[in-house]
Amino acid sequence: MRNENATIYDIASDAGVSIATVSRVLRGETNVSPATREKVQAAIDRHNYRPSSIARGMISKSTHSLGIVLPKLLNPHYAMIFSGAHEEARKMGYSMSLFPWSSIDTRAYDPATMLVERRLDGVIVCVEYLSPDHDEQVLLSLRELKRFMPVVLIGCVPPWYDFPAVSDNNAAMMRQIVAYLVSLGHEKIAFIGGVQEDKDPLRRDVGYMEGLRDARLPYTASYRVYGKGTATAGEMALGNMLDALKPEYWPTAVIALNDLVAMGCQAEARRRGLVMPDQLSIVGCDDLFCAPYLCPPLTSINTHQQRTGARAVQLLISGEEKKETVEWEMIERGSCARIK
Amino acid sequence: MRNENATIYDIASDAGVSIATVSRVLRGETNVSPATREKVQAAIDRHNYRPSSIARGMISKSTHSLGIVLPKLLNPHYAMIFSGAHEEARKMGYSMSLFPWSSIDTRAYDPATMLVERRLDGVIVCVEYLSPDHDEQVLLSLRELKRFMPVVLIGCVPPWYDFPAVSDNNAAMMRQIVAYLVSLGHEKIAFIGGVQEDKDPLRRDVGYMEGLRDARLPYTASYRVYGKGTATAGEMALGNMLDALKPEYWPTAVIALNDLVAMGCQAEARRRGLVMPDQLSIVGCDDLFCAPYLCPPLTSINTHQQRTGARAVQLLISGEEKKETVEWEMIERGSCARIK
DNA sequence: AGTTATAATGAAAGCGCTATCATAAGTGAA
DNA sequence: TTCACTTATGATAGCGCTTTCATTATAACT
Repeated sequence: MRNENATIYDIASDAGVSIATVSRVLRGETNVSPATREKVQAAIDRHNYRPSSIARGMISKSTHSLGIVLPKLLNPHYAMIFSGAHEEARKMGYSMSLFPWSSIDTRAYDPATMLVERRLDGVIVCVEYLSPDHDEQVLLSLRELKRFMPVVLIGCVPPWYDFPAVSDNNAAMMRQIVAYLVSLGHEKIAFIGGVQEDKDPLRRDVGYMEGLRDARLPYTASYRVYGKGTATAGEMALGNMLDALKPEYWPTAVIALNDLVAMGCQAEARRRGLVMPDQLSIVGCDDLFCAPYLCPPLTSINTHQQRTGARAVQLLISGEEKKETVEWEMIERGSCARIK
Repeated sequence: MRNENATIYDIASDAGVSIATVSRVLRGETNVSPATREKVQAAIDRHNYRPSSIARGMISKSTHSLGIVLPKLLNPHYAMIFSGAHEEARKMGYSMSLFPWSSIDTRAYDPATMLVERRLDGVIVCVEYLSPDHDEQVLLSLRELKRFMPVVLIGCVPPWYDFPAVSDNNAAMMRQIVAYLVSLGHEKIAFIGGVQEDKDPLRRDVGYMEGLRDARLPYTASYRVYGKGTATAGEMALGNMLDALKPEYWPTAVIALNDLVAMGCQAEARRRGLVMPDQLSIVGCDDLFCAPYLCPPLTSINTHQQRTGARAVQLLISGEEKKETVEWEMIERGSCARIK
């Protein structure tokens, strides 16, 4: 029933030529007589023959397949990156396999073993900061991985990571958002970030601080809180912030680390009966597909994540060892109101 | 700089043994003397050696990698399936690559070539009905693909598809929703489906019709409309339906094909100033992560898509040739109101 | 006709492993 | 001491391709 895959020998003997000739036809070499070519092609068609990329890979030392490592496919942010990367890879003739984050950061079984054993031609790693320990571990694993195959990073990559990378210009994005909110008359602007990290100057909270400075607004410690970057974390973070402040000090605008956090903030604000956007403006980041369907529709930053993924694949394949940032675009939707 | 991958010969000569012995150590065979084993292991560690799964695959005829074909990773529905499938595959020691839908339904370049050339151990295909022509084409391609490797389908698989498959029990789900809405007093219940298809008795619109019959409600043709299954399509579908009806005939409840469509319906209803859920109840399906954050929070059906993906992998690996349906669960969230 | 360049093909090595078979060394019973 | 039997190891043949090199057959020159 199943087609026991034909081999080049089957084709050769069927066509009455040597395997070398079949190979020439397969690879489109020109020095084959038309008559022979035709015979061989006929045999190929008859058997539905497809050369094994496995066997080819043994010789060429290239599997024409890439890997992508990311924390969580269910987060649409990563799905978008994957989607863009995958499409670009396909265009370049590569396939792409997904690997769980644990293939990098676990010492339980030698990290990266899965990736290395499969002899991928390269791997894209979406990094995520979780803790100083974790960060150190990840950097070690990445360095080790890099000894085996090209690695390109995506995400918030600190300057001291010696890897080619494609990142968002986080600081600039945040500064733009702060400026935008200031232009609407906001002065009490809060920031709900992800895991706190203090050394990396490229992170979003740094941009938030810079934005405040640009606008000569005072920095209020209780306006800057951290969470895990999820919707639930956003709810809790905003809840705790408001609980800790007298209502007259409540921020009039919240900048959320990403749209998930923003969604959580909306939920929490609604629970407290705050009218949005009048009593609370919220800005997200990532521009998830659901942003236009939230209440109010969420103003967000389109970070062109598919383009990010695609660009990472280009760097990976070309071997360029550089760090790049991608353009972004603020999408106004109405979750921010002018302060009267 | 880069580690030119060590081979089994490097290890053998470094450890002063034959490659056969190294291979025995690698595969954990017992008939190796402890002293030798130790020597070999030391050499392996010294070189950071990882056996090539490519070379292994040449012999074992198994790549230990699976494929998944789906229309659109950006649709969280498919991301959830992929996520579940991927995790299960990893547990079983397989890697998983994503392939675009075009690898199945294009005749431009021989379909499935990418899949076959890579000698995958099996592939999961998420099918989507688009048109009769497309459907026929897909079935042909799938049959051809099956000659080369095990195939398991996910999605709305018609009875005449002779493939192992994991599907939702669409009809039963829809009947449950209709019954639920009826129990809230609704009588004018609309259904916004995906692409219309008339032969397959397992589709959601059939369940909707059955649900009406269960409740002895009349079927109103203008309450059943079709679209493309996206949020935008949902907006348009509901808009057209309401435009075509006098307000006194407007449905009091809408069953959406999925949460995306439901999101679109909410947007359209809001645009028309309909108060939800009082003037319009909406039920979705798929229970996307954003469902709880919509306004009102969307009542939906959790179709356990990760479990679906995982189960498909199990069927693929075990080779069981059966069709299965997965359990589901209605999640009430408040987008449906009782009719006074 | 004789020599040389050119085109078309085949034979065979090798990619990095596994698996089979052969060989060598060690053990205990007759 | 010899024989059968186990245990540890090596030599080697593939797996399905690509690639190099050698070998023809054919055309193009003196």
